Amino acid sequence: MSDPIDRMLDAAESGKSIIKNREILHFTYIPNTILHRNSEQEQVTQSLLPILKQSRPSNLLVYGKPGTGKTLVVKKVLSKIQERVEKSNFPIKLVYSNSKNETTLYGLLVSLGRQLGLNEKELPTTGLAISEVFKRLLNKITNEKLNAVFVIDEIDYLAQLVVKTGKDILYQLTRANEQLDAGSLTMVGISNDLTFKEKLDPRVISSLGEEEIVFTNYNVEQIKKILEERINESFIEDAVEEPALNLCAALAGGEHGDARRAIDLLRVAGELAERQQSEKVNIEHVREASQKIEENKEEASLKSYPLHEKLVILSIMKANGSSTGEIYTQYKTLCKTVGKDELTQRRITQMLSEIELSGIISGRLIHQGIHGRTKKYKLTVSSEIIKKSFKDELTLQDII
DNA sequence: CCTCCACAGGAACTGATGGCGT
DNA sequence: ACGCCATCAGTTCCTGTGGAGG
Repeated sequence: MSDPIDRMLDAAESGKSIIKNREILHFTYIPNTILHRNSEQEQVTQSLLPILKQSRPSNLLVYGKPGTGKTLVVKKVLSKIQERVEKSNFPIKLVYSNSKNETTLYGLLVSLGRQLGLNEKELPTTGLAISEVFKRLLNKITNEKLNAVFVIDEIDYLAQLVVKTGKDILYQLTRANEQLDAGSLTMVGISNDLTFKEKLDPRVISSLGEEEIVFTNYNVEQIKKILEERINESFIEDAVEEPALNLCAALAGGEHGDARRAIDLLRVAGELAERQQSEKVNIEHVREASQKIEENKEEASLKSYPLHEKLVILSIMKANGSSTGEIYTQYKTLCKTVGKDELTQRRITQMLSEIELSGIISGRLIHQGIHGRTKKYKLTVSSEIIKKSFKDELTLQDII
């Protein structure tokens, strides 16, 4: 009966919210106790222990699927170590970097350098040879007698970059200690890919894999525990219905045991419930949240594509379930109507496989005998979402 | 049983960009 | 002012291939 706007304003004013602490509902929040990960915490601590004694600790390799708490554990252990060390006034420098955020080898090294305290002048973002950047990093460590710990997340990604450029930075990093007159350098590699080691240079494995820790996947039961604990701290009492909790755990845990997804799901469901003035988070909210997360992801990645990729996606949409050749001709006509130069077929094939990787389209190789070999692509998202995501693009407006 | 289609997808290269050291 | 270095989007050239149709 009351106006919905009024109701929302009232609620906001009264300040009542079923979520009392949002921060806890982000996966990056580090809880006091990391459930089910005690032995892993001990192992990590064990291998990094020598830092405290000012001797060089072992390099460390941490494996585990996404959402198994690898990064959380490593970060927690390191921050504890740092706490201790700060009191003793012994220079230790923690450096965390995610290879996926840095698209290039150069970028990664620069990001490491920045955290070591090198500024723009000492370490420019471009223009230098990689070996030069590397030298400056080592100099910094030597000059200030730092005990640096490089945490490199998604190191498998970095390994790919290294292969591509032919620079064996990983090897140099793991062996950097031999070149250092003062200070030390410890590497902690974190990888999602359990088979990643096989792709590495054996010399790197021998020095990086001095210690190895594998994080197993969570099962649904464990995820439920994790969620319960976070709910206790972040929601007001009894705000999350039991079935909703179960569904969260099941949706995220069923396949990969991904706690990160579970927590995201819970947060979004909570926000939805809150927005709807509901006093409890129920099963519907979770379903809705799951769908919303999915759609947001799709829309965001659609929007982020450059023009030609968008044209390709539209071509697929216009000729759904078609072969590369058909997509390409469609693409060419689209290019003509918007007045852009068309790219080569080779480039389009490449774009198609890149787009396929993101999951927006799916492709299937088909052998048609005398009619050759082709790959048929079709959309995995609805064309509405595509239209919606592309509608602000001026050049595309008339073809949609 | 062989042929030959219609592409897949690797490799090497180009040209532009941007910024370094000397 | 000059050469150098890394990176990116794109091009050129290439070799490879499962099976329908002869």
